[in-house]
Amino acid sequence: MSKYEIQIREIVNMQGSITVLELARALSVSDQTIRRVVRPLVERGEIAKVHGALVSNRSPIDPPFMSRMSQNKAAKIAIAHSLLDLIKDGDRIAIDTGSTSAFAAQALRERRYLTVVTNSAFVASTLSMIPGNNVSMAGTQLRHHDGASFDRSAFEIIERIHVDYALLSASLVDERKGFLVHEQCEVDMATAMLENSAKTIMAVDHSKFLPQNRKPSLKQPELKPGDYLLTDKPILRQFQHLTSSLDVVVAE
Amino acid sequence: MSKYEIQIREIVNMQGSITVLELARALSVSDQTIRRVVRPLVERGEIAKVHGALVSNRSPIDPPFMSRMSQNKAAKIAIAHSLLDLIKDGDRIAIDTGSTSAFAAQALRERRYLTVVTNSAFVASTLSMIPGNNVSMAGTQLRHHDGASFDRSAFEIIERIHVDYALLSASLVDERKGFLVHEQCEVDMATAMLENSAKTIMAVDHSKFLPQNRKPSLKQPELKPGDYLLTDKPILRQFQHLTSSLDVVVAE
DNA sequence: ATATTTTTGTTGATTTTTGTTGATTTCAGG
DNA sequence: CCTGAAATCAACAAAAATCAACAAAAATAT
Repeated sequence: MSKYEIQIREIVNMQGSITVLELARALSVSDQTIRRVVRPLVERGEIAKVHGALVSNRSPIDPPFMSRMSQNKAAKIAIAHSLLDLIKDGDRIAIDTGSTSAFAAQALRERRYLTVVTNSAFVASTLSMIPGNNVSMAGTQLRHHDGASFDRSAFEIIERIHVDYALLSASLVDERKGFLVHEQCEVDMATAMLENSAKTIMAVDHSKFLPQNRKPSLKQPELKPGDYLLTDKPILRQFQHLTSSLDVVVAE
Repeated sequence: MSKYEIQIREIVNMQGSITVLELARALSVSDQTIRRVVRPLVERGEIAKVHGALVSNRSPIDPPFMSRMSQNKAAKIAIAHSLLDLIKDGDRIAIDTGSTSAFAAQALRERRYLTVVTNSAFVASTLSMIPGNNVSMAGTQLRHHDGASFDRSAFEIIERIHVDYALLSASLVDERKGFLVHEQCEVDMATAMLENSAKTIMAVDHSKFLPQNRKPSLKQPELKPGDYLLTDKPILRQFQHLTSSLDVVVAE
């Protein structure tokens, strides 16, 4: 690994795109060196390269979670639609962060008089403009990663508003450990939402049941019997013990 | 994939539609190059093309809000662009609600390391996903009208964060009374932002200088000498006494 | 201090992209 | 249906970016 690697990643992700020559001038090395250093990065898929420029794959143009939305887009849309069978006009719902929730918010635009509380600025923004809705944004400082907040005020607001449903998601479903996410703050938020809702809806598309490169390790709070699990393919045998007490909805 | 691809998608989606020639001038390349680069994009269905222009086909993910922004779109985009001459990487800025601010937020996506504080969920969501930015959403409960918050916590946060610029807008410019808006809470918010910023930028397109059906009556706080006024047509004689002490920037 | 490995810059051949030109198509109005 | 202006397309030459290979420089080990 080269000493320029970190800098290059930084610059490319920050600028969105930059030519090899500009980068060479910025680091005062030759263009050839940049090409060499960049090659493994491209092979590992950490940044993308086109003739004439390097482009960030988490470019600011479609924000990181939007691009992740393109993964399994169809599945997530299907799940979002099946959510409409559960959520009726006038319901109160807490919604967490993540691409699945972003699609859910899109789908929920056809519901009216919802009471929504969320720590995702995107979800808040999407649903706040529907006439009749009552939307609360939980939290102040937003992380750039996904435009979500996990500061103290976020938890205070979640804990203040009791809702009918908590819509949660997970990064991976592990056969033995259950629903996992990457960060502790996400677990804390999920716990807060779960405790302040009558029912919980866990939404995970089928890709979450498959092995992944970047393995999450933190366990989401236990679901209650009768809570919902929304997914897009039938649950495989080895996962069924996780879902036996749940109301499983398979969207197609 | 070409290096112009991202920019083209960006511009087309922001403007809604644009001619090949305009785009060519914007990127300072030939029209033929634009056509070549655009062809695969059209084939993949990422943008649509008609004889004479490229049009955006984004609907599901775009906030409905944007459609309402269509009044004087061109003017607002021009103003948003001229804002980029004022705001530099690393600046701190407070942004109010409204369609002009929404366009400003879109334009500011090409700035980095901004500190942003806003009471608009749309602005917060837009700018929070730019890597390097530090975005604070002021307020909790969002009004459905525009996804903005005016509750007590909103003011507390605005007053806590001092910034270089406050970006404000108005609904009407009256020859005698100055910059007017419809609601008291908007005046209060503008005042809070103005008082906690070094300079104020008032952005109003030329339509705000014309008579309107629904007349606003509440006066925005006084601007300080040296504050900026951004607009898209030269100030008419009868309004010049309002702007004499201001730094007027006319975008074209 | 010397040898060996790694990294870097330079050169020239190769590939890709871009601008230009002129022919062809599309569109709006008579 | 015809016509002129604008937009599009095709093809070729020029320009730019890339790659491969080797020599110089720097870092590391012996």
